[in-house]
Amino acid sequence: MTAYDRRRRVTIADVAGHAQVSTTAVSKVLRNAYGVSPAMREKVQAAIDELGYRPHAAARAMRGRTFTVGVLLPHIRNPFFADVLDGLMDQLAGTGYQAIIVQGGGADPEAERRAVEALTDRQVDGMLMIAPLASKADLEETARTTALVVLGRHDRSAVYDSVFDDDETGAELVVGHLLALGHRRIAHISQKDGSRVRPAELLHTIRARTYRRVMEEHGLADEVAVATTSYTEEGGYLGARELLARPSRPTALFAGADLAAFGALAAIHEAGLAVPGDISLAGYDNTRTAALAHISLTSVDQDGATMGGTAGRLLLERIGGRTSAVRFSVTPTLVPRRSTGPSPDGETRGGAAAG
Amino acid sequence: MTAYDRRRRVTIADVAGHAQVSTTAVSKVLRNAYGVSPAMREKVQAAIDELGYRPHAAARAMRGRTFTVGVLLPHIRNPFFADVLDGLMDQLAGTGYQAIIVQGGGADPEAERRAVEALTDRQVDGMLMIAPLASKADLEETARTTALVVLGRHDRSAVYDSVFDDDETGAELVVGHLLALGHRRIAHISQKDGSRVRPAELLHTIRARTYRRVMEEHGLADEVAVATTSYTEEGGYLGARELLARPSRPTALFAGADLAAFGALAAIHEAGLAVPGDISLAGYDNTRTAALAHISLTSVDQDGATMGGTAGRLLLERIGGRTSAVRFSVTPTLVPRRSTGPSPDGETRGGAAAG
DNA sequence: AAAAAAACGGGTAACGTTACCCATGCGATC
DNA sequence: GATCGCATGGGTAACGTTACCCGTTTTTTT
Repeated sequence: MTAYDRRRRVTIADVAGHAQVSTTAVSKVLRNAYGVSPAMREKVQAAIDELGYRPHAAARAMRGRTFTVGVLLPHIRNPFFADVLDGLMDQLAGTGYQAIIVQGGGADPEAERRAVEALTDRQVDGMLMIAPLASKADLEETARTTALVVLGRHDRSAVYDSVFDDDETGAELVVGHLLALGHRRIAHISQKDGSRVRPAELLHTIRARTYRRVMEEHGLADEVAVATTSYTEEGGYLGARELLARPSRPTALFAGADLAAFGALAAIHEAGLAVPGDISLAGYDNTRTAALAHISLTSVDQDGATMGGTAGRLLLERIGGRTSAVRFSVTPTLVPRRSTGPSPDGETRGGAAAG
Repeated sequence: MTAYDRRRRVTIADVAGHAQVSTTAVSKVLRNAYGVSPAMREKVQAAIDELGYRPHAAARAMRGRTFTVGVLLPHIRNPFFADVLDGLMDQLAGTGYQAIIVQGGGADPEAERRAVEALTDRQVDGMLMIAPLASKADLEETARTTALVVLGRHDRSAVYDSVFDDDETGAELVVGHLLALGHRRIAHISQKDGSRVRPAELLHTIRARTYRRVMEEHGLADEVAVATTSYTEEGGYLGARELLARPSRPTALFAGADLAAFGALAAIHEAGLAVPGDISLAGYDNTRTAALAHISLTSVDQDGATMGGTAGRLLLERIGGRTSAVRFSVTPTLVPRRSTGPSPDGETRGGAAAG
């Protein structure tokens, strides 16, 4: 059917023929297996180099290892994931493992399931799932057949590792910062996920829950306002529009992710409001864009590179045979910038603002 | 060695047993092959559903198709690639093809080669390579064994398809816009790639070459100033620092990519200069960040989603058997925003500015 | 009514690799 | 000097799927 020439590939048999040895011997050399003399190793290696042989990953998958780790990403647009991936790649460099990435379709659990299946079907040796929406039971099912590390969830599982930042602390830092600036009407932009099961370990759930708790602890239960859209630019834009249209307009917005904060920025600007004069804005992830002087967005840093690197290390350990479960948590820090400032309400409590 | 249970997988033989037919029959149903009755199809499909069978991609790879397309991305950080990928995913949805992404290590051709090999080793049915650095000969070698579409290069090859925007027009639009605003000392930030061969079809080469040409056409050969760093935030920052430090400071900066423009923005701010008062800044790609009110970066839109979608369509066609080569080009448009304004030099020609 | 053609179902040999075995030869041990 | 053990190399059966056959039945054509 295809016009492509798949036969040209050099196989282990070609190498064996060229080196005048058995295919078994070549396989042993490739795997550093026991029972090959230095002379044999050298001879085979020479043939491999000469013929430019590369192992056929699919054929390997039929028997043993693929030397591949799969990464599930909700969407590549979020730059925080780029930090994570940088950390992972660094960790994988020189190990012989290759990372392949699949995109899980944002907030759609069905698309995510398909993406995970694709990874399973390709027999990856291990998986790193970033902020997955699947239920814990689903994850454990996956972990039964594949080494699994989950990043961005606080799960406590016996069969897979978790890497996350302390989202509770992160959210406390933001809300506390805004409260200290005199804000009372603080609103939050969160993410809606299509999962029917709503795992309390999802990071956006924790950020929203913590926001609510801190507000209540400060007697501001009545001021709680959450727009549940998504951690994207569009989501932030829509969420901010919704919140700004409220009769009692918030003086501060805590977006659960920088990306959403950027969208909110557009909505705020469109409404003719000034940041932080009329409204303070804070995000989460401390992306590079947040650091730009013209944006100068207050955010929470969670060191994605370290998280990604750790996840990679844990994954390799797990592929190597570790069966005990590890939970690794990083403590986030607040990075205050110019997008947050004193509340325009000053000490004045309550009072409805313009619509 | 591994503690993971790979045997649990449902195979075609299980389905055949359950449906009381041969494995051949099941395979035929799966492939929609000729010679299966409606009754047979129904019976087999029922068994497939009941057992939750999924084809084993690696086993398929040994014989025929993997229903996988590989995407080579220089780096996932660049949001323009997210647009491209969105277009590709839309095109692939419902076709049964899965996209797997590998990251090619930015400007390092060696890392890129490894990433492409990883895709080849995994027997993808087709590849989309985004802005690859490899030589045309290398690409054609790859195209010999795999359906190939290259995005972001102007290559004229007989064995693979090219999708690109007219970078010459794009660069002309930017430089023309800046010239019309009275700028004379216009500098450019380009990308250095590690390739020894320097294919004239690389997009950053074209943008830089066109910048130079237009400058010369306007008698500004002496004002040509190019910093060759990279299309990243760091690259833009370093490039802008270098250019701003010149004895005759430019009044306008044309960054070859938005990402680099953001870095340049930081450098400009650090130097205590105002945009566009002291210096105008333009990018390329029209990313969402560029559209943010606080950034408002003049840029060039090249509709990444359309490019990605087209690339996907061409790839599917090619996998389907097309052997003729297609070149698809989109015409970019200028999106003027507030980051560009009249030259502070006014009509005054020449004259060195402060250091 | 006979012959030809089409439709349908199944057997089987690959695809490239690895893991388990076994065979050989050699030095060390008693 | 016979036996043992170990180092070394190779034979071979999978792994799950598909493509090429071939045999049988059913339909169409003459």
